[in-house]
Amino acid sequence: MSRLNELRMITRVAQMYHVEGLRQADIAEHLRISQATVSRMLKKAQDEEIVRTTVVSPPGTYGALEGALRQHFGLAEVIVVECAEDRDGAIMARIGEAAAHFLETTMQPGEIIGVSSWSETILKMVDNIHPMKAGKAKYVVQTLGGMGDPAVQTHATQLTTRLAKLTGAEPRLLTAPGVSQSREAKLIMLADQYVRETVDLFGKITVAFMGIGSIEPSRMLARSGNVFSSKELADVAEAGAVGDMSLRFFDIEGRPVKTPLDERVIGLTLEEIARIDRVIGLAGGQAKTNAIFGALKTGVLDVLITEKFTAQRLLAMAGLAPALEEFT
Amino acid sequence: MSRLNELRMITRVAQMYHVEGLRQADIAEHLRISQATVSRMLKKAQDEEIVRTTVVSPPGTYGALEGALRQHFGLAEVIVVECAEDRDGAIMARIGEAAAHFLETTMQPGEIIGVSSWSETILKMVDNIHPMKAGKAKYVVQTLGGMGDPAVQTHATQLTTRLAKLTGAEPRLLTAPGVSQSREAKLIMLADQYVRETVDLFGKITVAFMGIGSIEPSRMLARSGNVFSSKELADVAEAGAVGDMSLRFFDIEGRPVKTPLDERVIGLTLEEIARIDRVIGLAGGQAKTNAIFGALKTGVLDVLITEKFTAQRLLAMAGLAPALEEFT
DNA sequence: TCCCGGTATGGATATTTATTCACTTATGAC
DNA sequence: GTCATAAGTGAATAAATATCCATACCGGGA
Repeated sequence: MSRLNELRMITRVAQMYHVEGLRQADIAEHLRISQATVSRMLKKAQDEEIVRTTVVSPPGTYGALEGALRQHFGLAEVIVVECAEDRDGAIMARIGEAAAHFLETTMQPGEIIGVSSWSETILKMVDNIHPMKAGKAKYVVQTLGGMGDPAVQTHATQLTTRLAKLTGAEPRLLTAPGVSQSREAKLIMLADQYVRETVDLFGKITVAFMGIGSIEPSRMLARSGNVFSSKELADVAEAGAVGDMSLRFFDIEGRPVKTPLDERVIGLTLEEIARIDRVIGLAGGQAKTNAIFGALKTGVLDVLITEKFTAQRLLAMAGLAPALEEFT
Repeated sequence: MSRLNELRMITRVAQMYHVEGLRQADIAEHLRISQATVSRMLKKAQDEEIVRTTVVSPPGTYGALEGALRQHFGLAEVIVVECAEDRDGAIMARIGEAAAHFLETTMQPGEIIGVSSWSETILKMVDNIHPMKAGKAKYVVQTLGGMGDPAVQTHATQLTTRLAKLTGAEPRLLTAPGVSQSREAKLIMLADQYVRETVDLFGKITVAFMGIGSIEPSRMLARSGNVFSSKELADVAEAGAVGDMSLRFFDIEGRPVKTPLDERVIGLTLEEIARIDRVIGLAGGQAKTNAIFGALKTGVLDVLITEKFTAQRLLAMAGLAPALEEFT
């Protein structure tokens, strides 16, 4: 059979199948060949690029950005959400919504959810979760102590409790400060039975939502309720840290930045985070771009949820700027 | 779930399925949803035109032309072949090859093949058929008597016999002139037992290959071995005929043109042709364009095999010229 | 508040598609 | 030539996909 005739035949089969929507058996009958041959021709049509399938992102979705981020940072999933303006308030709201949806649609029954309690983005997520009737989670584990300020403590507790209620899980609180006064103080805290029980669950967490923080002294200080001194923060920044997850610092290349603070923090370590099956990072915004970049480089994240402006900046930082033209 | 989030999800699923080539079950696992939902999302992706599938005709094939002809003339199949130049010799060779391939790939065992024996295009077809080992045809039936000239008679006989041999069938010859001297002469011919047997098979033919002839006195006359007088041909042309199949004439609108000749012709009538399951018309070339157009309009053809120049002319005649731009 | 119709879901299953297998035919080396 | 190898085929069957069904949930009206 001449090559041209074969191609003609394949094209016709592809036409019937993809455009006219006929079934392979019908095509086979029409052309008086076997269904097996039709199947093979269709495969060949793919190989020869006689049929071309393109997936277009609908307006307001960012398939190309997501794909590039997944690829470059080796993530299992990336969600890039639409965001009208590059402003923190709007950004957190959008990311929170997306994260809530993600949690709702991907949560398995019996899951043990870890949550670092004081990220505002995570707060927005919890705000957007609908109460679940079935398919309940098992525990919601607070993975970082509350901050010094009792009001913030309460806040953390409430967040965890609320998430637990929404997911039908039992809350496991960390009734301790996120940062203890000293190594010794931390050990004392850990001796507490309830704290102990929660910490023991760290290794069992199946999915963790991680806020990503940037090292920006003023904001950080505010966030910490003045637990850290300016001096301490300056030291951390000095050591190259660009951001933190659960108060564990890393530099722009994702390398952990060890500091004396580490042994005072009561919460997940980066190693523990890395061992969790699914770790979802939530963050966006101009100021956090470097922190997110570093967080991605640590390799502990499996999923990133962010918005389009940050996504574009991250790709630009990764040296994929030329490709940006596609991502308008 | 927000509409945007749903679209995002669908886009991602389509991406995984069509671009990354994952199976639905894997996608379902990855996204923690059921395979059923993935299937539904993919369907939705089609509906929402998030995935677009296009079938492109490889160079040298004419899917668009074929489609337009099928559509406009209500044909089951159309084959348009590449042809370097709009010249009769090359055209017949190309069409013959394609027809041979068509016969080989679509013939069913036990088929009864009808063949109007004196078209040069059909001759070319027979030249290009490979001997078939299995899946033999039952009979090859000569559907039009030979011409007056005994040499042509022999030619017709050989063509039929050869085709029968190649397809593993038994030849059924029409040992009579295509055009008898008179109505009475025809009746006498039909009284012959062998002729009778062949004619009786006309109604059993399952697939017929039809040459399409144009009414162009000089050519026609030559073809007929001077069986027709110039006068007779002029009369036929006068009556509006533009072409013939098996010496049955029709006008440009496909209406049969009745002439006194009809009752002298020993061969299939248009009505008999129309009753055949698959009728394949073979023809191409500038001079035959009107004839082919008329033949298509008769509605007796199921398949047309022609070449690109004629295909374009036919569409132009049909008033589909504007669309021609697509068919470069 | 409760009930209803409409929509979405996953498990089970029917349908459709891809692959395997046994066999045939074409091709090229010798 | 003839042998081995490669390529292609359809029937049978395995695998993948679409659909059915029973159920759950949402929003709106009594």
